[in-house]
Amino acid sequence: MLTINLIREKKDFVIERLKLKNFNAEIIVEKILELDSSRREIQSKANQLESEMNKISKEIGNLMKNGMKEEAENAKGKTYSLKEEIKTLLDKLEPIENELKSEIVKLPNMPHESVAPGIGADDNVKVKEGGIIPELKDNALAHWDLIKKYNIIDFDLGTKLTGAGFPVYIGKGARLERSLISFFLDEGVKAGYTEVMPPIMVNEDSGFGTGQLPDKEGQMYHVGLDNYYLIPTAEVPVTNIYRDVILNSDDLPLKNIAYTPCFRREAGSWGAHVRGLNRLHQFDKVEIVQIAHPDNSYKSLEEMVAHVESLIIKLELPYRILRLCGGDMSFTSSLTYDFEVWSAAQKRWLEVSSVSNFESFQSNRLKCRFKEKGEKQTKLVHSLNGSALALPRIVAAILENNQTENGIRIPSALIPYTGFEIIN
RNA sequence: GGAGAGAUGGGUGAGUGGCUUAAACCAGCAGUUUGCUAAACUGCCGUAUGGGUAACUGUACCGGGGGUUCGAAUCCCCCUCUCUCCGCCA
Repeated sequence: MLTINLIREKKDFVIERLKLKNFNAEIIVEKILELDSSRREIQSKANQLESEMNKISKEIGNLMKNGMKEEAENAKGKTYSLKEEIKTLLDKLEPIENELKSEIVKLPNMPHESVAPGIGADDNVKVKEGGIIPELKDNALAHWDLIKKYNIIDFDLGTKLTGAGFPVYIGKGARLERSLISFFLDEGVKAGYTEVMPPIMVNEDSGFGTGQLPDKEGQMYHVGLDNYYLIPTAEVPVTNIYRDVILNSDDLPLKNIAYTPCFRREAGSWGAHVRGLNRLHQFDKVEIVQIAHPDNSYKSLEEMVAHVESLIIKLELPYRILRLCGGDMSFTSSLTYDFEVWSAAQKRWLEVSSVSNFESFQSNRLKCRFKEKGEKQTKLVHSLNGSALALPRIVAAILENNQTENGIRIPSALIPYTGFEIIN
């Protein structure tokens, strides 16, 4: 959510920046400014009347105390019309405030100045490419065949237990999954992140705090009886730790890492390109979150990108890093780097991480602020997050890229965790 | 799930309709004085929002939402959460 002050003070700048996201903000911005000025006008009037009302009430109290009943009754008489006027104004104010809020949340975040123009994925800027793309034999199998061959992940069994997109990991498959989670968490802790293990269901306030609610309600599983939502990413509970909080500038940046299962309904996004592990309703992910000082948030972003890159290098996967163009960026992001790994048997890049700086867009919604040492004024923090990493596509790439005649080779960094060197 | 008791600022905690501009203490910040792992004293010490270049000032907020009243932290209704006891339970 952009701040109303910014829209008020730099209207043209906001409209100009949002064009980069192919978003025409002009009409909404005009409406916001109109609502904002009538809101302020009404509030100003109402506050004046309330002030008068408070004065009279206090007088009545004093008159009653001195036994001046008649004068008190007279004063009471004056309040009735005032009260009526105040009520009329406040009744007008409420819908204006609600509409103002619902208009502001329609505006996406402004892209950072380094963001390139573009419409979609084809316009993303390749920042870096690394690793070695393996040469597989002609009879190489895709991961959905490999998991059957070695009996390590069972989709049909998951369908029996729950439904499509809820796989069951078995034997070395389960161990590989657990190993990756531990590896990612350990690496994050080494890099200075504090591990947290949050609830995987959240309430409505948290859903609103990170922007899943009210708009993306259909993307989350809802536990109706208690009105909780299964989290689509650890970003939701972890970032909401800092909802309604005022931090000290000395404490920044705060760095958290969390493993959680993630639940996504993925309504309407199924198709041939999402076979196997490419898209699931439940999957495992380790997420990193930083709460940063506005002056340093892009330093934090670079640091997070370097961290994610180091994980992929340790897993010996061929990868590329993309800086998303305006048209491919999410609604909430100011700057996003996507990480993709090469899936040799599918012969395509798979997105395994998305690292973003949201600047103050999330923190404005969350009301996460900080104070500079010795200063009274509160300012919004910058929030950032990224996957480090999402497991299913990493598993898919390891299985496909590392297949040999003797079985699937485990990257050496993982062997201390798996306890085996090959899946056969 | 049943019964009872609660929810007040960063913390402890007073406040049962107007004397509250939310006391007092602790913590924190600034200063003065003494002089040295510190104490005493004085002042400051919430958030949001409106007006104002600013100093300053209006309004709202005592778990959340409604209501009664000229006036609500205080009375009434609904909700949430916490504690105690009982029940159930990994």
